[in-house]
Order: sequence, then structure tokens, then C-alpha cells
Amino acid sequence: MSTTKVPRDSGFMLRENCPQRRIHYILNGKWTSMVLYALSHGAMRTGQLERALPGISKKMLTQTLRSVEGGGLVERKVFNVVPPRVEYSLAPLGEKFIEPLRGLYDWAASNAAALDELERNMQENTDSRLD
Amino acid sequence: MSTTKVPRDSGFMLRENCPQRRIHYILNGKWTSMVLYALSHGAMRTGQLERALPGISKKMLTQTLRSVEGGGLVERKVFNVVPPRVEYSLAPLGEKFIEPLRGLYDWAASNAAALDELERNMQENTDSRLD
DNA sequence: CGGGATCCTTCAGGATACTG
DNA sequence: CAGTATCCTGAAGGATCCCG
Repeated sequence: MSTTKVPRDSGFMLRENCPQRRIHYILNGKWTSMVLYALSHGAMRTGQLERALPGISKKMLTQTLRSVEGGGLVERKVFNVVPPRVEYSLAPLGEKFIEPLRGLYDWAASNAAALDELERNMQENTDSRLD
Repeated sequence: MSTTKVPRDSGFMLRENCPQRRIHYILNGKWTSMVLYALSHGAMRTGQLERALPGISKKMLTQTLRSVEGGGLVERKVFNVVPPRVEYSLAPLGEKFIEPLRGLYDWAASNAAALDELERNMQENTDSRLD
């Protein structure tokens, strides 16, 4: 049978398990990148982080910290003292991650206007239940 | 009354509407960044994009395209021909966005191992309904 | 082919209460 | 102060059908 020559696209493709997809396990989380970013300014205690990210729930904070710790992005240091004291800091891997992230954040800072539009459009196009 | 000197944290804080938070309107979306990334390799037709991102639903593709278009990140070009032809390409603003994003993706490519851990941890710590 | 409109499922993530 | 355990809701996003 004639093997029909399918006109192969441009060839570019982001397969299911390519790094570009998998990194979104980090980026999709509402807090992960911001926690890392916060820590890029120096080690912080749990409470400090909580206050540095207004709106974060205790649950999400610890959950996020656990995962980045498990991923080797963050170091966790526990001091055995009366009022518990735990400090988090960026591991080398995390430092590397921050560099391009900072680039993105810089872009954001320089294009607040575009972000406005984005937000607006994101919401408009999202199903939008019209009572 | 003695104005109790609260020991002001480190001073670092990511307020509710800072750019670093707002850019996550883009990053949180499951497809947005990848669509932009795909387009950074040249203009593409709708169908091409769909195939370049296996697993994306038609709904999400158009929805995503609408929002990035509205945000001025992407240009949409319609050709008035018999079988409709629509081409998307990065707008200058989008090009700028891609640069740091590529940095992140490079990081991902160089640290697949860390991504493994991350994924695992993300899932383990997520409520985890135990039947 | 490109894309709009619905419907439905899932699960990220917030609130709250409790422990050491 | 740091952390765990539930419970519950909203909304992201997939499947499907229809249209020009």
C-alpha cells in the first residue's frame, strides 16, 4: 500500500515528558517559584517566609517547602531550641534556578501594562459563567 | 503607651500586586508558556501548534492563544482562504518574554534528575487521598 | 480548518483546629 | 513557632458537539 507521505510539520514538538513540560511542576504551583525567589535574598525562618508572602496559607507554605526541599532546591536547617526554629535557604541547585527566574520577574516588572491586559484576557476567556 | 518595637523582619516582601506575583497569571497556566515557546521557533498555524503540543485540548489552545494575543505577546494573522488559515507569531513583547523563559527551560534540561524528585515530592505532599 | 459554546470532573489550595 | 490533618470550594482544564 502506498505509504502516504504525510507532509511533516515543522518538526518542532514538545513531547509529553520533555523538560520543558516537566519544569511546570514547579512553575504551575502558585507559590513555589516565589518561595524560591524569597529565599534567594537570604535564609529565612518559616514565620518570616509566611510574612514575606502575604496571603499564603500555612498549609501551602509547608507543602511547598517540603517539595522544594525534596527536590534538592532548598536546604532545611532545624535548631533544637525551646521555641522551635527552622531556617530555609537555597541549595546550589536552587540558586541556579533563580537566575532565569529573576529574568522573568524583571520582564514582569518592566511590562506591568502587558500584565494588566493578560490578566484581563485570562479572565474573560475562562468559561465565564454568566448568571 | 510604649510603642513596642516590633523586630521588623528582613524587610523583604512580595506584596499582593507586585509584578513577581502577577506574572504567574502567565506561568500558572498549564499551556501558556509552552505555546509562547513553541512560537519562538517561528510562526505556526493552529493545527501545527495543536500537534506540537500533544495532549492540549482544542479549547485550551484557543483560549490560551486568545489571552496571549490580547496581552500583546502574540500576533494573529488570518488569511481569507477556503480552508481557513490562521497563523500565530510572537510579538516583540513575546520575544522578550521568551528569553528568560528559555533560561528556565535550559535549567530544566540540565536537571532532569531534580525534576524527578520534585514531581515525586509534589505528588506525595498533595493531600494524598488514602482510599 | 479554525473556533465557539456546554457540560463535567478533578484537584490545587484555602480555612480551621490540633499537637509539641 | 513549626508542623499535621481534615474538610470543602472554585476554577482550571478536558471531552464533545456544532458552525462557517
